[in-house]
Amino acid sequence: MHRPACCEKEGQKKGPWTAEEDQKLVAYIQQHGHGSWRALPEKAGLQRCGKSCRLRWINYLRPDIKRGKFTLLEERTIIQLHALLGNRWSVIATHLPKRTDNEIKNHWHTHLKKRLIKMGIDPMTHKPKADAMVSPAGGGKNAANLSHMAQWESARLEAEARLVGRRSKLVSSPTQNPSHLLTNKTVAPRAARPKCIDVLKAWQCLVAGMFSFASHGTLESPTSTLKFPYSGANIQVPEDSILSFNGEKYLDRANKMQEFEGTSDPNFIDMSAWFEDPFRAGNDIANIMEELSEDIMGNSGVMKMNSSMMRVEKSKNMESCSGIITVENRDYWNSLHSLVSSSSAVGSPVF
DNA sequence: AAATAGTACAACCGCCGATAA
DNA sequence: ATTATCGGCGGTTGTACTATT
Repeated sequence: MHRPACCEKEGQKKGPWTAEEDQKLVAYIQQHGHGSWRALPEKAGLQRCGKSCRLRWINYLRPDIKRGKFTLLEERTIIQLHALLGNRWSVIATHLPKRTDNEIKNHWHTHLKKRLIKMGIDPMTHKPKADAMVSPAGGGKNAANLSHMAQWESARLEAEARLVGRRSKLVSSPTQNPSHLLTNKTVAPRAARPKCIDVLKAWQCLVAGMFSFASHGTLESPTSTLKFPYSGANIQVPEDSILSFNGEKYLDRANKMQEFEGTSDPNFIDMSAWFEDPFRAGNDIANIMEELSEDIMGNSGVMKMNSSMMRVEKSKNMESCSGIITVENRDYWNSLHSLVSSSSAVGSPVF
């Protein structure tokens, strides 16, 4: 069905915004919140469509926007996230505070993409151009592991972004709190921390931890322990390890499960039933992560990891789930990092 | 100094998913 | 269950600005 564009109405202005229009828009939102974007232009006395107003506010007028040059760290983050998420700019933006998706997208197209191309890296696959021609089978196990990790991390980031979005929706309703967007001094009432953010933080922490083990080369000790920042639970991380996620597609679970089938430890329960639940069968990884996180952290579960897999210890009141996540020997971030470092060492100083 | 090419980024457009009617 | 509407997203364009020839 054809729906006319919202700006097709007669008399509506297009093109660059004037200072006067900006002022009208800001003044209106400061006083009333944006409410319905569709209805805003008329109420605010603007000859613009709602969509245009929204865009102007989101990408330019909002007070909590950082403008100006991207830092080295921001650029690296964008490249890394793009490698995992592709052109999901809004998801990427949730990991770069105060930057808009539009700004990130523009920066990618005008700077970062070109730099990667100069470095001989395919900006879409994030692989060296020569390698990009090789099939995954030809790339061997490392490529497969890399892909596992990318999917895992991508799912995690997506789940986290979803939560951030959900949380901001809760607090951004103009009827509830119209002023939250307007000044950094006015702080919106803090929404209750979603449980699964905790476990996602933990994962983030875990990945970061592995990254630092590798870069410091301190691999002598068989395990290292990372603290969960909020729950107080510990994760034991085996040396030179990396996570990949559960599910037939991502690991050979059948084999791994045998290692535990012999144990009669009542503190651990088999995860397979959890995943085989038909309700979850059609879920993507991000959804499963969210659910799993809720279940685990909601019950103060403790995660433990041995050399090949991670288990979620059943706590007193935890009835329905535990976790099982395999560990592989490749770090996606490291690969990406060394990829970028090595090519910048050979070529022109890119970063 | 003028013309041209390249860059930066604001803004628009069309599509899609969620949701209300 | 269907349709209409809205908000949000990603792709793309238009234009102002800057560098180069």
